[in-house]
Amino acid sequence: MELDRVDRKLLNAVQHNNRLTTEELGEIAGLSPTACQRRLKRLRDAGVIEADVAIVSPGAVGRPMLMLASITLERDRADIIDRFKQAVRRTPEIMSAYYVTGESDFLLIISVRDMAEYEAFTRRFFHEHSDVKASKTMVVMDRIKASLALPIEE
Amino acid sequence: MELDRVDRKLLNAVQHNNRLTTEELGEIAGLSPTACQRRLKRLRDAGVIEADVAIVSPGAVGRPMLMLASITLERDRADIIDRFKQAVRRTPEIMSAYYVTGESDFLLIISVRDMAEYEAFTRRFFHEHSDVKASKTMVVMDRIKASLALPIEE
DNA sequence: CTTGAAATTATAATCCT
DNA sequence: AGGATTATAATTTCAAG
Repeated sequence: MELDRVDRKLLNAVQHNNRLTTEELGEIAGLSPTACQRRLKRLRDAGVIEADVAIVSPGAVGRPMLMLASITLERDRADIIDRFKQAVRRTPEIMSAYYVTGESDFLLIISVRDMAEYEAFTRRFFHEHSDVKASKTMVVMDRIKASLALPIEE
Repeated sequence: MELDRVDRKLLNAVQHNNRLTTEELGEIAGLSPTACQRRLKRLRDAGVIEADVAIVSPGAVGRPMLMLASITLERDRADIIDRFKQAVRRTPEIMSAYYVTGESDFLLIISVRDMAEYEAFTRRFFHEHSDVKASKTMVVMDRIKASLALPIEE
């Protein structure tokens, strides 16, 4: 799908706040509210906007800690990797996960209540996945940035 | 703020889709649309819901590549660390950034068009920050999960 | 192919229980 | 507290540039 300058303006706006009124969006884009709405609908239908979500405060729901875990599997075998990916998808504590090049194979971003819960998590998760050769945990001391907003040039 | 079972149900719903109608939310929560609306407003005002955002497809806006960079600074000095954090916040290509314990000090998640852009980015960014002692790049081959949804037990 | 106006539908505010 | 009613705003539909 082709995106023009107005589309990019709208995307930049809604990826920071998707509850802007159509009137506010009209101001931003220099267009009528209706036209903005039509464009956003098109962007949603075309999958340019993949989802619209609320960001919940980790602290407010009792999960103030974030851990990063880099994982190396025993062997670079497609079936082992796929099985691990499936397990990751099914595990709610894992918020984000990337399959990467380099020393380790995966990087997981894991939400936990406290250290005890993390220990229990790793024990369970790594026990269930005997293909994990090595893992390295980093405790997140500060989330400097935790958005999924892309830099869209207008 | 105290959260009851209904609040947690609503949070679980909207953190995957915040465009559900109040009627749909009513179904989910077993409550009237009005009551759901009131609760969500309270959750937003109290900061339990930090933001409402649209997730944009990286490929659709010409940024299909994702890189992870782990960064080690020269010295563990507060002012150096803070300066680096500020720079991270100002850099739009950096989508997420964590200050972590362990071998390296930071993990950056960086959105780029292609390898050439990443090379240009690192050259510029690391040149401007002479405090960077070492960096290690991982190319993301697959984003298995890329949400910010927390596991909220109901 | 994009805009603006009218009709439908959803949301926000007020009041009542 | 939750639920129903009215007022306001957002979507969809449709006609026109």
